[in-house]
Amino acid sequence: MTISSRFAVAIHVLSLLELNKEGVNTSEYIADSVNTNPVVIRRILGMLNKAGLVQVRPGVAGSKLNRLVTEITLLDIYRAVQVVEEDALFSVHDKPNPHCPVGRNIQASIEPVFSAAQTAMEHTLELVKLSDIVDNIRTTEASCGSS
Amino acid sequence: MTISSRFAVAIHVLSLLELNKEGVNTSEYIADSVNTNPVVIRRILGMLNKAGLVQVRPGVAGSKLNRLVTEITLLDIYRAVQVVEEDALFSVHDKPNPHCPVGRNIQASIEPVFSAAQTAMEHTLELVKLSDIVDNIRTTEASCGSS
DNA sequence: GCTTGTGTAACTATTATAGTTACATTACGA
DNA sequence: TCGTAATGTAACTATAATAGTTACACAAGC
Repeated sequence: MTISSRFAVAIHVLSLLELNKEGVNTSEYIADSVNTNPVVIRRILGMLNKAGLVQVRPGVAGSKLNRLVTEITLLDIYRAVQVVEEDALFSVHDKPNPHCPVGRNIQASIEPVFSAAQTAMEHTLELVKLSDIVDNIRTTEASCGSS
Repeated sequence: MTISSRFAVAIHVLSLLELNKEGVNTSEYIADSVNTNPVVIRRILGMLNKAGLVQVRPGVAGSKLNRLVTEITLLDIYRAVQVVEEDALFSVHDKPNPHCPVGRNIQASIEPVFSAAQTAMEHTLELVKLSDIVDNIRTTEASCGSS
């Protein structure tokens, strides 16, 4: 089981918006970079828009970042595209047998651990800013170009 | 998107094996506690068996833990039931456009972050032992019983 | 050898994702 | 103001994973 690629695509899209901020980034143009269908991009841009990370408007070509790249963390993006619900990375079987000591206590015993594991993962994402990704792409490109 | 409940069920099963170590834990008995089908339990027991966490044998009724409860971490269980492949909690869209600076660098830029986030989550699981879960169930039961 | 339980294949239903077509709606420029 | 171009979104498809279920082969032990 893997997490939706919406997250990776969203990071891709936002990086592109920053690196091509002079250009007009239509969903078709972005889709070409991601190598997918423009509608997929529009769906993700819609989610990023609702989260306040980008500016997009019906009828107006192109999207733009709505915050500084240094002010967007990967956790912001992760939450925006609803990759995982609150406390729902792990799923627990419901309706264990209440007549069994294990059955009636397992959920409460497991839940704090699952929650802590998910939080640890999300905290790692919170430490990375979109600017880190963008800078990495910029420097890789620069060193490739000079070789 | 949530992680397979196989993980939670596996923890349930192993806890039950410990708490009912005097009894004969057939797949049917366990299934009754989990409230599912015995075949689901056998599938999971098969995975735990391959990982060396339990003893089960064809034809012989019941399974037993193959290690001390203090010697089994939740990470061991998580790996045993193949909840998530190595470095594959997050998925990255393949085939981004190599003619685009973002497209040809995004995967390499994202991968270390995703890997770190997954590792942070798994590390949290590694810190919790099966005995912690079992003890929690035991004490909850005891305090419930006395009230 | 009969009974019981495990191992596993095969099938179903359910759910999520990703891709695609189609079309309504909006903005803007000629 | 009309036409073009882009976004928003519904609807449909294909694919994949999960969980549940039936069925049956195989192993062990009385």
